[in-house]
Formats: sequence, C-alpha cells, structure tokens
Amino acid sequence: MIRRVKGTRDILPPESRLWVAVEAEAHRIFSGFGYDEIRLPVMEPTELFVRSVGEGTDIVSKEMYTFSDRKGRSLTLRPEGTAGVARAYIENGLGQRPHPLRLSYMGPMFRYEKMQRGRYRQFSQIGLELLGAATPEADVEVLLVLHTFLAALGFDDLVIVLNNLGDPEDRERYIEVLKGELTPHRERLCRDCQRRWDENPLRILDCKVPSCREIVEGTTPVGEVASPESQTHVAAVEEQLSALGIAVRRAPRLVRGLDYYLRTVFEVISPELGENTVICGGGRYDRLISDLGGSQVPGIGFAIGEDRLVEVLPESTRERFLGERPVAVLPVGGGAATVALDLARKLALAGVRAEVEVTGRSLKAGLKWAGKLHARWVVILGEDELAVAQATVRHMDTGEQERMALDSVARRLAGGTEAGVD
RNA sequence: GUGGGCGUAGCUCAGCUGGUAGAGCACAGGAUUGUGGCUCCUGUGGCCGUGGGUUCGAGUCCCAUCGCCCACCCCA
Repeated sequence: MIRRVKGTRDILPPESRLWVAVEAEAHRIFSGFGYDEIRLPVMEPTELFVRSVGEGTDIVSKEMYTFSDRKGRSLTLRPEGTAGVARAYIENGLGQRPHPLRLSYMGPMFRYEKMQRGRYRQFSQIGLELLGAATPEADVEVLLVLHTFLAALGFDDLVIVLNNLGDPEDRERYIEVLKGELTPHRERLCRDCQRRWDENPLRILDCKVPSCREIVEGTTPVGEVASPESQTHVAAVEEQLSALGIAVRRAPRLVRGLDYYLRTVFEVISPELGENTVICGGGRYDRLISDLGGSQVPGIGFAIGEDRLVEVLPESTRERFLGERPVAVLPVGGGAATVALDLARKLALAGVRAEVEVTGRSLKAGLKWAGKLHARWVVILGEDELAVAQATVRHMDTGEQERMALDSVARRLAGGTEAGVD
C-alpha cells in the first residue's frame, strides 16, 4: 500500500467542510478590513528564508524542506508566509501602490519536524500583513482583525499575549544584561539552556523547566531594556486595545523564534492543545523588507495555524459549519431519474444541498440511505407522482409528508419556512 | 535530535501457556405489492506492518526493519 508522506494528512469530509468554512470566514472578515489575498508560490529560493527567518533559527537550521532542482538551484518549500510576502512586495514593485498595503494569505507551509499532536510537516496557515505603517495604530488594527476573526469563529476565551522585543539595537544590549543577570545562576540552568547560552540566549526565557523559570523570573524583562521609543509604542498599542475592549496580557518573557521580529510580538495560545501550543503568532518586522534589498518599509502581521485552529474550534461553531442537512431525492421506477436530476439542479442553484439516489435502490432502501445521510427532507418521485407532475416531500424527523407540484419543490425547500425550521 | 508506548477487517479491539483468524461498529442486500431510524437474517471485507529466525507448526516466541502515537525540543 502506498501511504501518505509522514507529517502530511488527508482531510476528509465532513471535516473538510470546517476548513472551507474557516477559510470563508477569514476571507469575509479580512476583506471587511480591506485585506485582499496574495497568492504566492509554495517554493522559494532557499536564500530567502535564510536571510529573513534567520540562519540561526531552528526553522532554518534544521526544519526546512530544501532540495536542488534539475539545474542545481537550491529551493525550499516555504516554512512560513511572511518572507514570501516581503519578496513579492519587492519583486512586484508593490511600493508603488497606495500605502499601507493590506494583504492576507492562506495555504500550506512545510517544516521538517517530528510529528506530534497539532504538529505537522505540511500545515496550513492563515495570515495577514499590514505593510507601510509603523504606528501603534497599525499594530492595533492587526490585532483587532485577529480578534474579530477569532470571535467570529466563536472563540471567547482565547487570550492574546504580547511583549516588546525592542529594536534590533536594543537586542544586543539586552542579551548583555540578561547574561549578566544569569551568570551567577549559570550552573543551575538545564542542559538545553546551557546550549542556548551561546546559540540563542533569548530562548532561555522560554524554557519550561521549573528551575530555569524561577531563575528567569528574576531577570529584567526585554521590554525594560528596549528603547524609550519602542516602549512608548507598545504601551500605546496596549492602551488602544483595551479601549477597543480587547483583552491582551503582557508576557514579559515572550520571545519568538524568527529573527525578523522587533518591538510588538504576540501569540495566542489554546489551553486545549497545551500550554505551549501556539495557534497564532505574529509581530512587527520593520527591517525585513529592507534587509531583503527593498526599501525601508515597516510591517506587522500574524499567522494562524489552521490545523490547530480547526482542531480547537468551539463545539457550537463546529455544529454551525457541519450542521447543514441535505435533501435526498429518490426517483422510484424508470423514467424518474432525469426528473430527479433536474430537480437536483434546481435545488443546487437555489442553494439547497441535495443528493440524488442514483444507484437504483428501492424506495425502502432509499429511505434507509437518506436516513444515514441525515437528510432533513426526502423528495420521492414515483410513477404516481410523476403522472400528475407532483412530488412527495417527506420530513424525516416528523415522518410527515405532503404532495406538492413538482414546480414548487425547489422553492418550498429553499428558504421557505418549512425548510427553515427544524 | 532525545525518551516512552503501540502495530490483527474501513473503525474500535479480542485472540489464554505456539495448533489452519474472531466480535462489535460501519458498508451492501433482504424480512413479498411505494415509506427510513429499532430488531432479525445474509453478504462484502484480513499475505495478523514487513523481512528473517526458532519450531512438525508462529498472530502468539526471538532478532531486525518500517510505520504510527505521546512527551521533550521548537513552532502554526
């Protein structure tokens, strides 16, 4: 048997309907805030990610799907979306358009990781970028869109946590401060943190080991070492968010694994998937585009893990998305089939999901089949009915049925009060 | 990359100290004329993850290998 590649998955119906619905909701909300989708290649030159995400990051150093094409060029399956957006911005001269530029994207990303719950090698992200605005208001808008989207999906208990990473100039100063404060405790840090000391000292802040956490508690937060400008910036963001009624929590030790972030960074964590399972992450990246050779264009954005988002979708939302019950159309006897299909066409065009019995089942077996589909209505088209251009419409929950003119079936089942109520 | 658990039907699993493969669910049909959900009957469906070894005989024991799951790590 040929099996799917490790870390990839088959999203089958009806689960796939959740995805379609989540994506539709994203388009609806994002578009409402002026964001249009940008569709980008799934593969990019490897260098793009090395220079943007950062050579020292885990993503670049050990998680990329990198390969050579037939001409020996090094290509990489995109591990995230922002780098591609930045590349496309420069390459397509998007700097010529009125700013700020509002873009969204969704699609598969690839990281070579060890499989685990909520973690896949091919996973989908739904993301959004606001380019060309460096103000706190820009950050607030992006977080507002995020919040609005999550709320539209029925999440009311998710907490957005944010932090101030400061500007790149502050970073080195902060690392000095941090190391200085940690030095007396260095021996007591866990093995991983010993390694992080040189490789990526900021990650020590993220350590889950209780003893490390305790040590880290006593250190000066990044945000306090950051430049006064960045502190004012993030404070303004927090202030405006609370004015909008959006709850955010300051997480002084929050750092992120991508090098391009500065100032405002944030995450949304789902308690259901565990303390450390991020369903959304994002932040500001004012140097990214210029670092890639473009002009000085600030940006901020986020990416939501669609797989994880769908996994933790509130029950009521799942029901709302999956709840649609079809109409089953049952032709009985010869000649009824085309009438059934013609009715199905009318129903489909009227926005009513209808499935036609095309395997030649008896009426009895057909009703059994309709029951298994959870059909709300069954339209029976038999010789008796067709002889007088009528159909029998049966409500599967009550068992009540009614004869009606064939012409009126689609209209009655679409939006009619009978179809609307349970 | 590190540590742990598990691989028998589409799914959930049973299969005792080795003796020619089972159940439930699901799926398909039926229980007479054109009416589902309950019940009953029947049917489809498995190189017991793969390869090797021990044995008269292996789903069962041994070795290897592949795959899956969970935790760490990291991230969406």
